[in-house]
Amino acid sequence: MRYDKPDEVGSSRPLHGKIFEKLESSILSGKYKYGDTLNEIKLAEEMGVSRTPVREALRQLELEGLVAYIPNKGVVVRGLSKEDIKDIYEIRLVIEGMTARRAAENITDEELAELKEYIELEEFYTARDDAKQLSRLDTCFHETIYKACGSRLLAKTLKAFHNYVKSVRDISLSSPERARETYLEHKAIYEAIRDRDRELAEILMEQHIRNATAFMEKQSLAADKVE
Amino acid sequence: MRYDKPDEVGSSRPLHGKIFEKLESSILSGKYKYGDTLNEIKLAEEMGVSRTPVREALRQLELEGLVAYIPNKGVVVRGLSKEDIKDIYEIRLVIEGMTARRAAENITDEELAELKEYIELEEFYTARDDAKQLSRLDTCFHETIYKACGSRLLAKTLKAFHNYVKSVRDISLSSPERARETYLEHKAIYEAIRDRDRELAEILMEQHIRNATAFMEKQSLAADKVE
DNA sequence: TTTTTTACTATTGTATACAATTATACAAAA
DNA sequence: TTTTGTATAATTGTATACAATAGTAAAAAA
Repeated sequence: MRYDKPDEVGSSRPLHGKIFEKLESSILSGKYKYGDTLNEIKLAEEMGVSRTPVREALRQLELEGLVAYIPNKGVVVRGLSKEDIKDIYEIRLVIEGMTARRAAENITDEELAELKEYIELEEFYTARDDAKQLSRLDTCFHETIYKACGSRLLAKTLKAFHNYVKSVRDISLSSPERARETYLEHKAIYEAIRDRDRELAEILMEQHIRNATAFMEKQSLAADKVE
Repeated sequence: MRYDKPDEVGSSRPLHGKIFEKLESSILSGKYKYGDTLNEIKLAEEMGVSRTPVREALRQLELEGLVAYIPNKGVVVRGLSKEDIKDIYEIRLVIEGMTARRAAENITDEELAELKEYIELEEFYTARDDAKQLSRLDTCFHETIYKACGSRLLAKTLKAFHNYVKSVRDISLSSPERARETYLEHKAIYEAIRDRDRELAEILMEQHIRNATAFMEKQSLAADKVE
């Protein structure tokens, strides 16, 4: 299946890519917190590689703003604050609708078929309350629309943002209530895009982001109360 | 000293940063075009350094999407297409107004004083038709607003986009007509932010981007005719 | 005791050596 | 002539050695 990346055994893909993904997800998941210092040598030893690919990965994380190099001193984790997360939803609200509109214009039949499959699988896993699968499908669904919008930069930007909020998304989708809503919203967006209804696709996507934001903030407030 | 380049005494800033900026501007300015291949060894020799810092810079450019590594083969330039540039203006139109509105809420007195100085200098250099200074001030003006908006991610995203369109901006600002309009638009935006008028700041900024886009496309069409 | 100096350690910054892989050229066979 | 195989060269991928710098602690001077 397409969304199920086969991990390519024996792939000669450079190490730094894997290291980058690992470190990035460790930061985004909160394993490495704001202010933590990372040690190139330690990281290299832990992963059984040399400093070189670790540094390449760290330099990319530096460009992303997730870590900061302090010359001759060390690497410090910056990560994303709660304000950053809120900002991401605010930005997504404004540009993700645009992306859906453009996708409705430019999407190919293949991409449309992809979307359809994701929707069907979402229905299946929603019935099963399989939050992990739903998280993956959510990523697939949105990224397909990003691609279909025909703008490389929009796709790149939104893919990064979408990835940044993965943690809170996972929490949301672990709620059967929100998972079901998400499925219905995705389905409506898909149908609008399928019918080439640009206006509707845009409006529905904006509403989708708005709903996701509202649910996220509700949960965030609840979590704050627990603390 | 070990390295050929004595360069600015006291600047212990890592080399890869300078290399990154140099390569990035070479790509954005069109010196390196789409499809060109870059050779790590050649670049290192040209700059009088080893491959290591060159690779770190290239890995960051890779993350930015300006170059692509083909494993064991080479580095190929991707750069930005005309469509990319248009997309950037389309995205900026939607999020830069948001930034101005937020800046009107959050700006500090210091940042406000900065903006004021930029405006005054813009007036000065507009009268002198000094396009180079005006380009610099345009960057300062917008980046100060990005900072003042209080969102790290918004600032980072827009700073990158603003940098990406530097070439076409420079062309626009070399037109005395557009330079004068730009000054007036900037001034109005500054005053709205100074007066903490969020709505007006947002509207004026959106209009500013709209005008810049229109001028850019007019020039682009004219350039196409010449070809 | 307090301050200053010095030596040492730890960490990043850079260069270089070597490994792995790809592309190319050339020769040999069909 | 075309195809196939092999050797060679070129380039990236990774590891390691060494340089430079910042931080720390200890020692010396006040």
